[in-house]
Amino acid sequence: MPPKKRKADGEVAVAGAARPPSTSLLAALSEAAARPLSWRKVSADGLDVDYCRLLDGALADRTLAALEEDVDYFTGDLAQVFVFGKWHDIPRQQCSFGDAGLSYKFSGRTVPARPWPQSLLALRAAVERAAGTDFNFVLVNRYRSGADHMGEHQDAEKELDPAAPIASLSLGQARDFVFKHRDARRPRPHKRDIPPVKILLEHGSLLLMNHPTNQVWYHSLPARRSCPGVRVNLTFRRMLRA
DNA sequence: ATCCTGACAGTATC
DNA sequence: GGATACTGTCAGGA
Repeated sequence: MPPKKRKADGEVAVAGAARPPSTSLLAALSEAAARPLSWRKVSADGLDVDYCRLLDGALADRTLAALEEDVDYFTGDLAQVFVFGKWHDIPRQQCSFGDAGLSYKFSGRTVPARPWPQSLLALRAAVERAAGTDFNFVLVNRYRSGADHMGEHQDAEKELDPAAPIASLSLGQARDFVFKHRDARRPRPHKRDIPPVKILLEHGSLLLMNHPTNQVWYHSLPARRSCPGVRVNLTFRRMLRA
């Protein structure tokens, strides 16, 4: 389908009858998810992702404000990672929410899923509608500045449903997201020259990572000194029950 | 100045 | 049970 001009997003929302400022965030998110979305597909060998602007600027602002209010991030052990013989503070803030009984493994430890806060339930419903998939878990990453980042990795844990996409909602500072083919990062004899795929993840955007992307490509969020603002990212997943 | 790459251990998993 | 994966930081080069 033809891509929409970005400007239309905000103006369509304003064109109808004036909405009272008391419109709940839940209702506004529900309405946003019911609108037709303009998806941009990005494909490469083994890579299949879809990108769209799910929330217009004003709604993305409100959503980010609600999350900044509602979400507390891990501290202590859960905010550290053991890499190459040393403990480090992870270069970002992190926490997770999910249905009762779910947990996930990160850096060798099992992290419990907290119960969903209200604002996150509304957001989950909107993302589920846009993605056409039900999710039972979300990992929230908060990048405090352009120095915060995440290294190359795959989301291919055994407990993830391989058939379900992972839906990544971005709020706040736009940042580059980089996919790298697994064969492009092998040691030299067998290294293949496959160019990385970069996508700018904008305020209010939704990225779907479809099968088999996460089995074939690594992804990362590199540091960007010229992007100093706060970014909050939510990756909705479907976990298999143990 | 900024970004990208490779080297760096030890534990866990298959 | 030998091979592979996983994580972040730092130094060096483009």
